[in-house]
Amino acid sequence: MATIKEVSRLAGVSIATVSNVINGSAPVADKTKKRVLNAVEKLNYEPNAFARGLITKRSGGIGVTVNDLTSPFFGALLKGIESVVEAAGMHLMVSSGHAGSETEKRSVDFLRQRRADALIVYLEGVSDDDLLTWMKTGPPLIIVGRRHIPELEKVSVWLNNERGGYLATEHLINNGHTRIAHLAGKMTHQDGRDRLRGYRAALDAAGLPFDPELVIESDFTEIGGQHAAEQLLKRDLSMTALFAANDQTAAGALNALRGANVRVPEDLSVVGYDDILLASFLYAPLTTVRQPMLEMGQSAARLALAALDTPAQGEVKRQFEPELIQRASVKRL
Amino acid sequence: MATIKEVSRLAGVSIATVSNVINGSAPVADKTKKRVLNAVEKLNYEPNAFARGLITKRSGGIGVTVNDLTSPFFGALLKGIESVVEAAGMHLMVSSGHAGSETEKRSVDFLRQRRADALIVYLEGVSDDDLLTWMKTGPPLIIVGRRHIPELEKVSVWLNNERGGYLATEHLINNGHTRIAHLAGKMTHQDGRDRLRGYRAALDAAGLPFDPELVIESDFTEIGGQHAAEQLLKRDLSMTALFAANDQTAAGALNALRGANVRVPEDLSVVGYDDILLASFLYAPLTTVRQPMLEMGQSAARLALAALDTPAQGEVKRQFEPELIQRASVKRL
DNA sequence: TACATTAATTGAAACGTTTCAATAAGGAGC
DNA sequence: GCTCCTTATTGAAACGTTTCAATTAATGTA
Repeated sequence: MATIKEVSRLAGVSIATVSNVINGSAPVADKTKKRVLNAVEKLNYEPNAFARGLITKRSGGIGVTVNDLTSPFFGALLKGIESVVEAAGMHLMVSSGHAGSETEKRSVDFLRQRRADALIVYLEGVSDDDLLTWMKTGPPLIIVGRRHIPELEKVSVWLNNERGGYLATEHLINNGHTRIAHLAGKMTHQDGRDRLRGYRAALDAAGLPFDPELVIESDFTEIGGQHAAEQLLKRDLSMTALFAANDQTAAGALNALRGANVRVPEDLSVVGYDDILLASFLYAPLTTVRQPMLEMGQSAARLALAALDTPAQGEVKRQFEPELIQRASVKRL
Repeated sequence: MATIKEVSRLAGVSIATVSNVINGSAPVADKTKKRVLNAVEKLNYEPNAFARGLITKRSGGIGVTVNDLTSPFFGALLKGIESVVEAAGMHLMVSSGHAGSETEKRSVDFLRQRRADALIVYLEGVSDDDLLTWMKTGPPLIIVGRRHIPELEKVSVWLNNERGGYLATEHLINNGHTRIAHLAGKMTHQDGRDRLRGYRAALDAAGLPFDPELVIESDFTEIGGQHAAEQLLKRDLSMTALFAANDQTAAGALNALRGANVRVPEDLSVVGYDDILLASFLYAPLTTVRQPMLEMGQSAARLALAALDTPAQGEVKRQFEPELIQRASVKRL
């Protein structure tokens, strides 16, 4: 592969001049510029990213950690990030498949070693203190999906999950339901806790009592949702509606309900959360709460680029609001 | 951040010795080694990836292109790749969201510029000739999802899609169906063509006639599947079964069938393809053909590492076989 | 003890850029 | 034609490693 030296020789100029035309770092006379560009073209020259990075201390890579590449949730997030990162001429360095504080830490270390210019992280196990110390040294850190403490607010992108839980529950209440069950997410997850909080807030606001019997902790998976729903049915609670912490949980619940001959929405109304691709193709088409993951990813990426003084067009938002998507799984009483 | 020079000073040895203990590139006396390691620890030293790359010409990154990060299909592939790449101490450089020969080419160029040590690509628009010229210069290329010409076979990982189409159709035939429709994938996609071929082969093998009226080209999406199924129903073909080119198409078809009051599987049996996560939670739980995407990703990654002489444990397979997953969407006639 | 052999250590070059102070080339004004 | 500015160009240092030939130290043999 051609080097800058060969280009400079072919163009009959110094190395410095070639560098200047390539980076626009100093004015170069038009005809010199043209000669250089020709040489670049002819030799198919590409600057060596290593040599460049050695000086500039930039890798051109944005590091991203996600929990699970196979989930459509993270897929959309990544897609959003990737679109703006690539438009800025940079690329993604991905580290995934981690849960638990130790592996999460390792994966962040890994990305830092690899000299990612900035980090966009979705982390569940890591403490706020760890985040704060990371902030102090090393590349800029953008945190998505959580916002525990004010110090980190400027570098966080998160969804108002409490509001989402509120919206879902409120929608059921508005449709005349008063006995509303909740298949909660993992309580170790901030998301799950927030959605539960929203559920309770909506009940409160409507003057409805909170019945702990109506809430079962689940784990955000289809199987988990199925089990939880089966358990709930055994309790025989005369509920008329069900709010599931995410669509996968709802899908599992629908399965359980079908098995028990409970019709949706005739016998029981169901609301999910996430609006994953298949939500509208479930039986019944699922009323759910949409999270703008793609937009959140874009915003996170813009925040990261801004921290690098790299121009990125587009709006930057930090707090995102969920939206209720009405389909056919809720019946008016 | 500490440099190798500072470490060498603190340990009282030469730079070369520090390098040797870190890379094990030359024998170092035990007590010297210990002194160096202590210094490394104390200074929190991490070798500079740029300086290192400048010499070794290795970035430690494996480039991956995929079409769509949000699809569970690619998610599983990526996950498989990532698991073995990270175990080898390397990382992923991802470029996504591309379709069409030009953007696909750009994304490969991009990854090459970024000095990925090897490339794992899923490409649809790019010609075999382009692949061959890429093979000639630049980093090793591993191709997943296609195998058009023998020259590329050693560096390809693909699924026997014709066999998958055969399995699906054969299963329906074995259950007594003779009028079997096919919602085909995009005919511009090799996958779609192969599955159609398998469908025809199974009909042939059973001595059943091929009726072009029973085949509609669709586009692998839910909406597309819905439209296609609606169209098919209008034709009134007295079919008793339907093979969809992927699960998303099947999901859309299920929707259309429900709308038309066609019960599954009582009135019509349906088989999908992919075994995506939600397949078992559709109504009815979908009988489908599973593709071992995770394993394929792992195999592709091992192939890539092998091309770099990096030891990677685990089996390497190039051709993968699909597997029929029976659920509840097929009825025996 | 002297010498040969092996093991450990090191100095310096090389990798391909960017950067910046220094030099050279053009123009303007007199 | 000379001086002074401004604009272009360039030489050389620096970035932090790895590598390899050369040197030094340690060990074994006669």
